Amino acid sequence: MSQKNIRVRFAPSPTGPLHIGGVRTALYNYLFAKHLGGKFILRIEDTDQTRFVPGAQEYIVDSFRWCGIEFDEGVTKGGPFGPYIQSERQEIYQQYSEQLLNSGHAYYAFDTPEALDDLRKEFEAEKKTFTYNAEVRGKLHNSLNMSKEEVTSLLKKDTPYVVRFAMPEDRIVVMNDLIRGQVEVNTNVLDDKVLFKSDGMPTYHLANIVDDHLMEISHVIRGEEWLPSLPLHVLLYEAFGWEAPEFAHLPLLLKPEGNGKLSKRDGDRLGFPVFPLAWNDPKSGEVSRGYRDDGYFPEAFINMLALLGWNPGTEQELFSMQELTEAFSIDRVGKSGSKFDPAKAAWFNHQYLIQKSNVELAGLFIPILQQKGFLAETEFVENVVGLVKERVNFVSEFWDQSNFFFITPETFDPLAVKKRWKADSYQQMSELKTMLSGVSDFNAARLEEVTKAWLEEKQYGMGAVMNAFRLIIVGELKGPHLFDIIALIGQEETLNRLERGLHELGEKKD
RNA sequence: GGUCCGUUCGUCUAGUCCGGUCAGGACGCCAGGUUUUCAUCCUGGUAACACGGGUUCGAAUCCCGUACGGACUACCA
Repeated sequence: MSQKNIRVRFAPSPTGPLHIGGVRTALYNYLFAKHLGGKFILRIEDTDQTRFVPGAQEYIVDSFRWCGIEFDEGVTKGGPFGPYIQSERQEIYQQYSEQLLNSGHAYYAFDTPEALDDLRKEFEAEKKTFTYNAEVRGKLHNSLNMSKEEVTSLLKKDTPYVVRFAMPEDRIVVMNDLIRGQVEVNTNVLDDKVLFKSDGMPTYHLANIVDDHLMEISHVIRGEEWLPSLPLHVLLYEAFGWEAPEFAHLPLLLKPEGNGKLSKRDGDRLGFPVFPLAWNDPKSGEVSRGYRDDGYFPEAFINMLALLGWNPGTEQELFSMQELTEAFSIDRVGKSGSKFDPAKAAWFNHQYLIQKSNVELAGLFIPILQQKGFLAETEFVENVVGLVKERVNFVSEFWDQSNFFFITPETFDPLAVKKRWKADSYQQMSELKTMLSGVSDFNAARLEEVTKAWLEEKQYGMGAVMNAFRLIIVGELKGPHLFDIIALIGQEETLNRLERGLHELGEKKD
């Protein structure tokens, strides 16, 4: 069985930072291609010059690099089908626009934007919707209603014009979507879309079809917002006499509360990022947070995104990129939109964090410590993260869980004091201090052994002693195994903290 | 308004094509256990087929309708 080459593309507009919905679309394209041994192309669709944002393209490229989504061809890689930036392909679109004009599938329209606006308002006043279609095109200012001479004369005078698609009448367009199945639309509800703008640039529709054809794209996997334009696109392929690629329209990512498309606002309000990387808007100066900057691991981010709308049909939830490419299949993509859940995203990060080596985690934690003014030894930090990594979701939470390894507690949690600093605590801690000062081999196992023996001998309650001890060492009733803590901070610091605790907490009478 | 798409626990979802298990898993939440504390971990629990008809011995699954939600409806993508 001969199969055509699998080639897919992700084609963002450089109008700002990439939304996580866009990252997911790119991810599914990537996984689809890699699963089938195909190629993945990055194309930049910058045909709207008014919306161009400096830095957006670089942002997009950086985001994918961080995520581990790699392109085979495209704007940074080059390739045999370039250029991959649409603004550099202007003459190509011009040429194909003319082809459509010549074949009668398109026509020149000289209506000014103002004239069309007025018409829209008029229609609206009568509670109707203005559509530039077969019904009205005969009465408007376009080449369909003029002689050849009139048209050439207008063109010669540089009259602004657009090229519109002549939408056929009374046709049922039957389309197939890999996710939704067969979809039918009557062309009478469609309009004569602009294909080529008066500024000399094509619209998305023309550029997209031309490029997908020329770049030999086999599958178009894009967001659901494009489903309404699918009939136009199918008709365009037909008008050119080209074989259309296969289409798959992905469901949207929804906001966590209520309904609607996930937006930056939701992220700000609910406290999670909607962009992969932090973004500094060059115009407004506004800064948006990003997953990378919020401490997500790229593996966790990708894993979380992959499972939002797709599932393997098994109970596996943790996937490396490699495992994802092996398991991915477009027909296991769901039809309905997914609400993004920040809590589950954090859980994914936790899963990846606990899998990481102490060496790697220490490498991430040390800069944070340095920022706080602590210059701890690498080995010490490695031991610390090893003890606390089970209890955090993010590297940024390490400090809260481990500050007592680096600083002697200044204060003692009043509630804990009330609960655990009893009448005989002072006496017991004094004796413990004496006992510990005599221990020569200060390691966790040995300390546990001698302390338990001492407890036994003195007939002191384990709970009472250990809690008071923890209160003195940590400042509150939290943290890892206490003997691990004191072994790490060392004998001198342990005795020092006992001394200090005894002094601060004093004897309690009750 | 019109067109198209969608609808299973609070959330992500399995199951739907090829009707027939107490509708399964995960996150969250709750309870219990383990632990010197907290967390981890273990055990258990909570909780859903949008609604109404129809077809059928039997419907989450097939058909029709309704409701609700979403996308689109620019010389933006």
